[in-house]
Amino acid sequence: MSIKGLFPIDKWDFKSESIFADLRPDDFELLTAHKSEHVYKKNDILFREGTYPSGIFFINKGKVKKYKVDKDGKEQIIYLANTAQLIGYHAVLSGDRYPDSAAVMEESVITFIPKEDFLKTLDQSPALNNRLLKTLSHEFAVLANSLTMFAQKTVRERLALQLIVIREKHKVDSIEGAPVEINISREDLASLVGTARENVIRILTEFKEKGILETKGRKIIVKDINTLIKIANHK
Amino acid sequence: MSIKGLFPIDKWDFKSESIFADLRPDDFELLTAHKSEHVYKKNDILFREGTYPSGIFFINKGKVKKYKVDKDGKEQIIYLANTAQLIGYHAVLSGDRYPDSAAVMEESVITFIPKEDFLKTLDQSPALNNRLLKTLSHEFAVLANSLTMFAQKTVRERLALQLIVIREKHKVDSIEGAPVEINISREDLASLVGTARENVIRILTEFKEKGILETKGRKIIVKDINTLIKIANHK
DNA sequence: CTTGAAAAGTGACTTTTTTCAATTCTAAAA
DNA sequence: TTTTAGAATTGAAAAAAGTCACTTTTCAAG
Repeated sequence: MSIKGLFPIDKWDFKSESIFADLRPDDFELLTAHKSEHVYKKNDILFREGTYPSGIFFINKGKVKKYKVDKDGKEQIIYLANTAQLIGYHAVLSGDRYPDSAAVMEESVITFIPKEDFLKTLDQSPALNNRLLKTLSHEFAVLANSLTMFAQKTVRERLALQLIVIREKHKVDSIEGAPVEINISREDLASLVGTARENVIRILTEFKEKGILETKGRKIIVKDINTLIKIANHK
Repeated sequence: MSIKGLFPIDKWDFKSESIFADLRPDDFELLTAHKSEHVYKKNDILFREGTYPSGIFFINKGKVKKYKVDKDGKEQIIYLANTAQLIGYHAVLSGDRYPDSAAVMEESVITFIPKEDFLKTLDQSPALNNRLLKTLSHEFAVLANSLTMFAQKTVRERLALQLIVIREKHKVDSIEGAPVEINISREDLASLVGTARENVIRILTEFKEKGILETKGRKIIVKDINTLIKIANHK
């Protein structure tokens, strides 16, 4: 296997950030009783919008996009999830179908936990309940923020903002000290920003000319984060 | 008092839709121990983005908008809440500040419940926990949908969609059989759709010319909901 | 009734974004 | 190394949305 620096389920971070932070050992035992681990290739689909969930997914190592597809097949990315994040639990909790799809953006190792185990653990663990309520409320606030951004910011501002956010996320998986290389297709970037691919390219070119960033093949390296922040906040 | 058709807290709907549906009588007792009821005038503010929450609000009768304000003072409405809905609980759950503000859109009767009572009830009621997790997950899906709409639909399509949604919400408070009168300022409508007031007015004029709707003073009456649906889905 | 302030509406113009039709580049397979 | 399909890029033109300055309407207080 070509993947280095795994985040194995047996060593999940029990510190504050994790959604399973307050889980007692026996609850954790119950939760992971029937876990299974898989290596997914780029573009593999974890789940599809409109289907019923069978469980939740934990990203041991990799990148996953959550997205919706409209009638014309145009894709809108809602969220980028990275190493050590949990996805697909909203639908399990709501008891409804998946509201969006999830696909792997690069080779990734992902642990699957059947929904029965997740729900059973939830039943016996008030700590997990509290943590989930907190997480969901927080996620809601973040999404409300995104909504405002989409409604009020120009494409240029949104792109600047997304570059900042993605760069921050990429930091988790990149080598300390080295410049952070943003590795994302122009198509996905456009889908995240909510515009056409051509538009993204034009603005990236402008940023390049201004020395804000450099490209190395398809990769983007931010050179001047401060100007990027200014652009994102302008207006 | 000029308000008719109240939805008093003592008669909260215990049926499936309510967030307090599964609450046992003694939990309900604890929850409402220190409730207080107020009549708010149009434009009164319930809470402001960035402040810490002191409790939750139940709309006995009326209309409330949740919104965010950007650096230029431009307002973005996130959600319209109506009679029998609960608002302001996200911040209480996340333990953080309010992510948005809430203001009353017309004279409204609202019950306030201190956060201590809400959290205490939450502690002793697994039913309320489950219900909230379900509600939050669902709300998340709805918001994700809004986000996609903002990212992919034109202003015209978004306006058509919002008119349909607002009309549906107004049904709750209007007389059975009578045509539903949508009562919202062009400014608020623009803020909801995420565009300039002038744009909204132009599109409304177009819809009027095509016989899709009529206006009665400031009120909007939808005449041809099917065409509106077609416009909202076009593309 | 008046009437004045706030809200709604109009028109001309600018800027932003989309669309379409090429062309060039890149990375992985042969 | 060569090949080649998919991705990235560019240019030009059209469409959508935003802005500004101004007029008209509405509604409620006097």
